[in-house]
This record gives sequence, C-alpha cells and structure tokens, in this order.
Amino acid sequence: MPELPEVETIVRGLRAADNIVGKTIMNSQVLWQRSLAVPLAVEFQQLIAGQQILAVDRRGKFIVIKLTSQSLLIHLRMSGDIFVESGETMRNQKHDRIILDFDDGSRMAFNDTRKFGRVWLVDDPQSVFGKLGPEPLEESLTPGLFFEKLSRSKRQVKPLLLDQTFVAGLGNIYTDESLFIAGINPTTPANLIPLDKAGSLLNAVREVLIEGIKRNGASIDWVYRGGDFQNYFKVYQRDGDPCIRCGTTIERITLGQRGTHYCPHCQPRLA
DNA sequence: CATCAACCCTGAGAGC
DNA sequence: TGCTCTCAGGGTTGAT
Repeated sequence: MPELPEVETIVRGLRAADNIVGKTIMNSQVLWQRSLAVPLAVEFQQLIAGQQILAVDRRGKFIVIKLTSQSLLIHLRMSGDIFVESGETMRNQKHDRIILDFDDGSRMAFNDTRKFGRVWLVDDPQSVFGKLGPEPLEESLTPGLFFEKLSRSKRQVKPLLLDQTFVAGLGNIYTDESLFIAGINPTTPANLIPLDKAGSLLNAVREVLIEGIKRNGASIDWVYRGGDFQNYFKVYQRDGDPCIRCGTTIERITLGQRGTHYCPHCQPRLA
C-alpha cells in the first residue's frame, strides 16, 4: 500500500529517471472507467490531449502532475503503480487502467490490480485535496502545533494519525512503526499525550518517513516497487515475533478497522 | 463529533 | 491438483 514514502519515490522517479516533465500528451486510453474519478472518459480524452507536463509533485499520498491548463491527480490507494516506458513492453500489462501516450513515442501507464486507485483531471487540485492535513515533513508543523492538534481530539492516536485531515500521507505501516519508536500505545486517547511525548511522536513520524524514502519505500502486498523498507519493519506484520528491543511478543489488534501491530511492553497503556 | 459497517476489488493463502 | 472461502486494506459514504 503506497504511503507517503512510496508516493515520494514514484514522484522522484517520474521527475528524474523517467523524465516526463516537458513531454506532451498526444492520446490517452481509459481501460477501466471507474479508475477515472472526473471527468467522464470522453471528456478526459478531449481535454488532456495536447497538454504538456510542467511539473510533478506530491501532496499527501496524491501524485500531482501539473499540465498546461489543468492538473492530473493520481491516488494509488492499495495496489496502484505508475510505469513509464518506450517501445515494446516486457511488463505485465494485465491491470493497466489508464494510459497516456507522449509526443516522443513513450507512454505512462497507471496500473492498478485492485481498482481502488483514482485519477482526476481538474482545474483546481484543491477541490480534490479538500481538508487534507499538513505535510508531516514540513517545518511549519512544529512540535507545539502537533501537540495542540493532538490535544483537541479524544480519539485513539492510531486512527487519528491515519486520518488524512489530521496529517497527510501516513498509512498503516508508517503509523505502527512511528508509535513503536515513540513508545506510545496505539489506543492512547490523543488528548492524553503530554507535550514531550507529542514531540517524540512527531520526531518518530519524520524518522520513519525519511528512512522509508531513503530505502525507496516498501515493497509489500506482492506489489514490487524496487524499495526494501519492508526488511526493516520493527512491528508491522511482526505479530507473534519477539520485539527487537525487549523480546516481548508483538501483538496485533484491530483499531478503526485496521490491523495494528505493537509491543505491549515498549508501548504500555497510560496508567 | 466520534464510531462503525459497508463498499469498492483482487489474489494470496488456508482448508478441504 | 484444484476448488471454495476468507481476508487485507485507503478512503468514502451513510447510519447510529
């Protein structure tokens, strides 16, 4: 499941190795209608043809491709991926959903096995981002501000961190890893986390995201993206195994309909 | 406002 | 070997 580091890795690849900035879109194919959020396929194909790619960025888990007169937004959800290629492909094209053909003969495919991903072609990205929370890696999110945000909610900290309107970009893997590093029990009501612990948590979130980016993200769920962060998980999907810090068996519980992994000893409930 | 369940999907893995 | 069943998971939506 692509989270912030996986999306960042893909965005950097599109800018550097794939170098799609500057290319002009000649044609497009919509192979699965529902992969397109807006507009309808016919209108999408009319509007996107002729537009040039001006920039590739990321906002939360969204890939943001700035075009001449609009923006193409891509959310990979569970199983989405992006491939850029020229000539004959040796790739498995089975789950290609939307394809853009460029002026230089190369093309970009949005491939998505489980069909949860979505693509938007819009005038204003903000209309899609909605109330997306702050970027966790930006300096403007200070420890003090983070503490204040936590203190305004009585929700359990794990589901709160997953809420994209709280902070943008965290998913199941990186929240579990962050809470372990900060030594915070995932069921802790957010407003009970003291200032110093809030600071530790923000640091842990950043540490984990930066390491994920450094390792080019994680390749799990049989979706191989080249990253290897999956080999460094401390708690995620390690239930039944010993904690790397204290040896206690890692547990798995369900919070907010999400599998949650933690060490009962290193992440004790507040007394 | 918070919580919860259903929904969208596929393929891996378990059980038989 | 091959069938059927269950399950995971991000985000949206609707109900409580």
